[in-house]
Amino acid sequence: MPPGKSPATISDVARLAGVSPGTVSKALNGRGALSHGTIARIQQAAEQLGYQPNALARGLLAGRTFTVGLITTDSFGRFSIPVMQGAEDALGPGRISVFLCDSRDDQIREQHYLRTLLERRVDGIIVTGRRQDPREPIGSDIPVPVVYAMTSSTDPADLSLVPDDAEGGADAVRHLLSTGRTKIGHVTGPRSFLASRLRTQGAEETLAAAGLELATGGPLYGEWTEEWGRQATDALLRAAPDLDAIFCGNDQIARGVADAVREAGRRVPEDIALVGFDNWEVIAAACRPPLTTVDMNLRELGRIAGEELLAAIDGHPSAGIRRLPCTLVLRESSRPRHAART
Amino acid sequence: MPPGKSPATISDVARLAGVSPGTVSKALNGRGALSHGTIARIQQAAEQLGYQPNALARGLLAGRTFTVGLITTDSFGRFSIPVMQGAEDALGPGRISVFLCDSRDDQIREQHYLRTLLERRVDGIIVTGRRQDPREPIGSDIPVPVVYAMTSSTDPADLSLVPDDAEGGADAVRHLLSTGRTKIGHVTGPRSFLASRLRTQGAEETLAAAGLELATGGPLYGEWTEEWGRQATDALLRAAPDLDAIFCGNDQIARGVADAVREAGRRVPEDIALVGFDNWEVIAAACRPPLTTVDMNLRELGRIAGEELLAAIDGHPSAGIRRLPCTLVLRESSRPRHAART
DNA sequence: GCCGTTTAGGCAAGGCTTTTCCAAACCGGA
DNA sequence: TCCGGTTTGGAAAAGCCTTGCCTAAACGGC
Repeated sequence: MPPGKSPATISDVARLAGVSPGTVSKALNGRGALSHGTIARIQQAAEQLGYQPNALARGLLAGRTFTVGLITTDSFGRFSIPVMQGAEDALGPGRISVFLCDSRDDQIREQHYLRTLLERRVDGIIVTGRRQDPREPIGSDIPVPVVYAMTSSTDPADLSLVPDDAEGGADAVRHLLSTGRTKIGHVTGPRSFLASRLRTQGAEETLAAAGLELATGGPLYGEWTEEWGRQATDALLRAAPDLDAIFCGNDQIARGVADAVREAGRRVPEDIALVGFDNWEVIAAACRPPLTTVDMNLRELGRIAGEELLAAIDGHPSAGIRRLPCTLVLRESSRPRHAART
Repeated sequence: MPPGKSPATISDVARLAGVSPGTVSKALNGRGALSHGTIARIQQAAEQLGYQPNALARGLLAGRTFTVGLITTDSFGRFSIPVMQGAEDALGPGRISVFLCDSRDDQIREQHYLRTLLERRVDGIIVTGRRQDPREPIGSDIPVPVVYAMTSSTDPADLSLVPDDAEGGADAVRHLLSTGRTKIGHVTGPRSFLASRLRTQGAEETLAAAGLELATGGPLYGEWTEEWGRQATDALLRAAPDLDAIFCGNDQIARGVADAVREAGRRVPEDIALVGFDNWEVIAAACRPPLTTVDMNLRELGRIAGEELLAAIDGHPSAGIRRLPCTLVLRESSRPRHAART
């Protein structure tokens, strides 16, 4: 079909096959009772014309569009992309397409997209972001289900899915303890992030349960950057020369720490073990040595968001904040002392 | 409007305002001649019911949906995201929404998405990818315009937009020459990538024009990784001890090179200047020192793709492969010798 | 050969909006 | 009072698909 010509309609197919439009619909959708020959004739006609049913007309009639909207404040960054892919994993098999909107953290854009999505009669909406700190709901009285993923709504009647950062922090520290480390420092991002505070909390509680505390008595809050990781390392090594492990709030910090530790003449992991957070492949794998880190399983989180949205669309909504488990990914940077190199 | 209730229709508004549906349509769209009072009454009724016109019905009638599809093979990675944002920049003001499809480099998925998009009667399609090597067109006889961005179609009748990698490579080398470097090495990714070959070609031609050639007589092809950058540096320093600059095929390689150069006891940029490619912020800015690199202006590329698509939708299609200029981003790693530190 | 039953396929409504064409009402002027 | 010209709003069709209902034909059995 050359551009310019409008696509074939069901009537075109009907005419070519010598039947009525209704019959074509039945043949192509397997409804009603039609003779074998007629079905074949119709299928062939449809094929010949390259007929594809108009989803607009279909949606108009069915009252649903098999489309969901995904609004992200993260500009499709490192966090929202896996969430999106997970959502697609859940929705794709049900033949549901995802409409993507990048609000770029702008209220106006967000409201504009919300309106656009509702005008297009999406069956549901997923809202995702870069941080899990609670945010205002995108709107009130929205006529379709909404699920928040990797961000959370201040309205407890909404369903929000977030990683269990506290448990992730606890996992990291438990792992370090299990490799025999006890003098553990903690360098992380801004205190203003709920995620930093939760990770720190999980780490401190785990240490406390073992009768220990953070090497410097508390976390070093700073930026999510390598630069901060390097700076913090200098401070940490000065304050606690007998340090034997550092738990970092994200992988970038950890990488900075790794470089600074090495350049200070200490070995990772022999002298100081390192654990990061995020499992950002490009950072964690390129780190020297490769970084043990906590994976937030964002794709799985997105998948569950998709499934929950489907359930809500089918009339089984959930509510509240659900914290999904993180997974520790073991690499070289926290290898137990004296363990054989693989 | 509580979930479950279906959204208000134009008839609901008409009933509430005591007029006919057609009149409501005119009032809300500013068509026809209506009395001031009627318009106000209708607007108030629409407001009260939270009425939003059904885009499906609208599209059905208009033959246009004000929607375009974007198919990416890149899983929304580093390359396709800026392209997407640029496309949105161009399309958003025209009230056009973008349907996003991630084919994950899988033929089956791609065809599935293509069908879905055409069923939904998008007005046009943008195809984007991770590398510019030519690929088969996504389909033949597609009834809507298609633009390829950051990838190219083997069909010369299609419009493909790609960065001008050769010119980017030339820019990098010209810059190094302008800072007085003459013994320039080149470490890059796999030879199988058209992008590597073009960047190399641009670099070599520029050197040749100055009566020079690459330090080792040719490029070192390898992987797009830091690890390869480090390895290649060792080889390069051994083969050409008097090296005074290295042009790298991407930022990851450059970062590996930077680390290896420093650890070999040479200074960047004093002894050896470095230029990367891609301007991948998280790598280039975290590099020590921060990396001078070639930016492919992908967002601009996406914007132009959006504009070209609009033009094609309006009946003014273009064709052929268009190479868009890259921009050199100056940072510390190629500071001229003896220049004052800023 | 006739009647009841099954089968195959047509008809038309419904879903929502826009737009064209018309009709009614109203005004002023003759 | 009647007529032409405006103004204002209504009626209906179009755009495409699905589905319930209905009819006509075919078929089987007696």
